[in-house]
Amino acid sequence: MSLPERTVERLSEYRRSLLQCLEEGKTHIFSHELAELHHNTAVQVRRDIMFIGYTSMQRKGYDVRELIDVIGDILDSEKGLNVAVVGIGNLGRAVTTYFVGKRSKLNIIATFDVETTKIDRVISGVKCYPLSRLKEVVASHQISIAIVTVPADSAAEVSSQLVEAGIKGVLNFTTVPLDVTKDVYLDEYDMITSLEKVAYFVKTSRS
Amino acid sequence: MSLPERTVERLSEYRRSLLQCLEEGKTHIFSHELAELHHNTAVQVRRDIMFIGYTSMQRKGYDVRELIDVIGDILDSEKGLNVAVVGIGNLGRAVTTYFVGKRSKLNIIATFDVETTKIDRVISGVKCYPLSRLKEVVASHQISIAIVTVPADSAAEVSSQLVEAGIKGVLNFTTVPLDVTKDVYLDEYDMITSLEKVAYFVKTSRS
DNA sequence: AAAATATTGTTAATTTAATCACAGTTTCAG
DNA sequence: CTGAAACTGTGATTAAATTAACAATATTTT
Ligand SMILES: NC(=O)c1ccc[n+]([C@@H]2O[C@H](COP(=O)([O-])OP(=O)(O)OC[C@H]3O[C@@H](n4cnc5c(N)ncnc54)[C@H](O)[C@@H]3O)[C@@H](O)[C@H]2O)c1
Ligand SMILES: NC(=O)c1ccc[n+]([C@@H]2O[C@H](COP(=O)([O-])OP(=O)(O)OC[C@H]3O[C@@H](n4cnc5c(N)ncnc54)[C@H](O)[C@@H]3O)[C@@H](O)[C@H]2O)c1
Repeated sequence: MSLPERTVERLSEYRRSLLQCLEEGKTHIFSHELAELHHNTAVQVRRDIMFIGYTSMQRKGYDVRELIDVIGDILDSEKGLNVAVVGIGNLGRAVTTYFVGKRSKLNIIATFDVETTKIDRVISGVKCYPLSRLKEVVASHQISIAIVTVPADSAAEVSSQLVEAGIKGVLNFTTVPLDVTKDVYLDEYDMITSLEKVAYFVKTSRS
Repeated sequence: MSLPERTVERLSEYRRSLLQCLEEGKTHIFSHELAELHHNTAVQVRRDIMFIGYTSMQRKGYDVRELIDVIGDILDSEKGLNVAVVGIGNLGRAVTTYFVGKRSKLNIIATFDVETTKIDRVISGVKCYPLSRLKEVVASHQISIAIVTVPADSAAEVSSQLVEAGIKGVLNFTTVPLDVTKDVYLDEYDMITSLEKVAYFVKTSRS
């Protein structure tokens, strides 16, 4: 019933490029053009689009606006989903600032921290609550997704509180793998790993 | 000659857990323990370790310290590699602060920006240079890796300047896919995509 | 010291993802 | 109107990654 993870990722990426095209006044795009933008192949693009059941006007390429809408039908929730950022340090602030106001079905509507100096502060219009109020605020604001940017040694504890509070999706930027119940979708991004990977391939290409 | 990307990633992640184990005084670890920490299987762990040609003392698990060293031999460059952060806005500052001082073979030794107010500022001991001096500084400091955190609309331009300057690895945090020559290793991380993916799977698990 | 147990290393099987190859359209040039 | 060119959509194929299965080995138990 649900699409392969990699396809979901690529669709999200395609959409961003398509929105860019729209701004530039481009109304149609060929599979090989999208492919080139995204470092993959025309077949891959067509296959991804096939997955979502969209078919283009033959020979003219894909209608940019239509494709954006179709991807939206797949990826977005009709009413949008509410998101919280947990841990308002350097990264948490950057993320919050960045996401707020992005046209999107994902609304950051609360942040959480434990440090008293941060509580009640407003970042880009979003208020910071004490972590102790997590469950209550998640429920009252119908928050379903959490972005975790707390220090590594608080991560496990925070993670279980999130599950407890009824969060359904977690994006973890901490460098420790979290543990959630399996009704919660977890995506982990580890920046150190990315950088070490780049370093590895730089190293091996040298020799 | 070089390992699969996913294996490299996992090795980097294993190492982090292993360092943690060491701190906790744990000297040996079983494949299934590592697997559990990293949401994968014991076979997967053993296979990854097989790739790097390490074999444990049978029946006792892997020697934590040895395994850390062996992973280091694979991932790290003997002398370390120098890294620059390009674009010292919210994200660039967070990343710089975070990485500096991490014991590691990856040293952030310069940052770059175009805004005059940021130039010559020092963040966590790292100086900010004007982008116009990129080529010169990259050469003089032997910088081989760049982390890109400039605004989306400058990304393409900056990317070609990086290639021109002789950078060999790029970690792109921008939401536009970059284009580099194929002697340059490129890793792109798109935070919006991650979040949209989480949202998609939250949505589909609902229905 | 034999049997039972726990764990690794690896071959083989399976699953998943990507690519090839090509028929089917539409457009265009002559 | 005909044939060549340019794309798409997809069945078939190949490649890559993961998982299953199990022999080999060390340890513990009896
Ligand atoms: N800064 C980066 O660029 C970067 C890069 C990679 C990974 N990370 C990871 O992101 C996390 C945060 O990094 P940072 O640089 O923003 O750190 P930071 O110290 O600046 O921020 C951490 C914030 O979390 C708050 N906090 C602590 N315990 C908490 C709890 N139990 N509940 C809620 N909030 C709590 C702190 O008060 C602080 O505001 C770390 O785990 C780090 O490993 C950061
Ligand atoms: N902040 C986040 O959490 C976040 C999340 C996802 C993606 N990103 C991406 O990261 C990038 C930066 O985000 P940010 O929030 O830090 O933005 P920002 O505006 O705070 O910072 C951008 C910095 O880049 C500098 N800059 C502009 N043009 C430059 C150039 N040509 N060369 C060098 N420096 C230049 C600016 O002076 C500024 O200091 C954006 O592309 C954004 O899409 C950020």
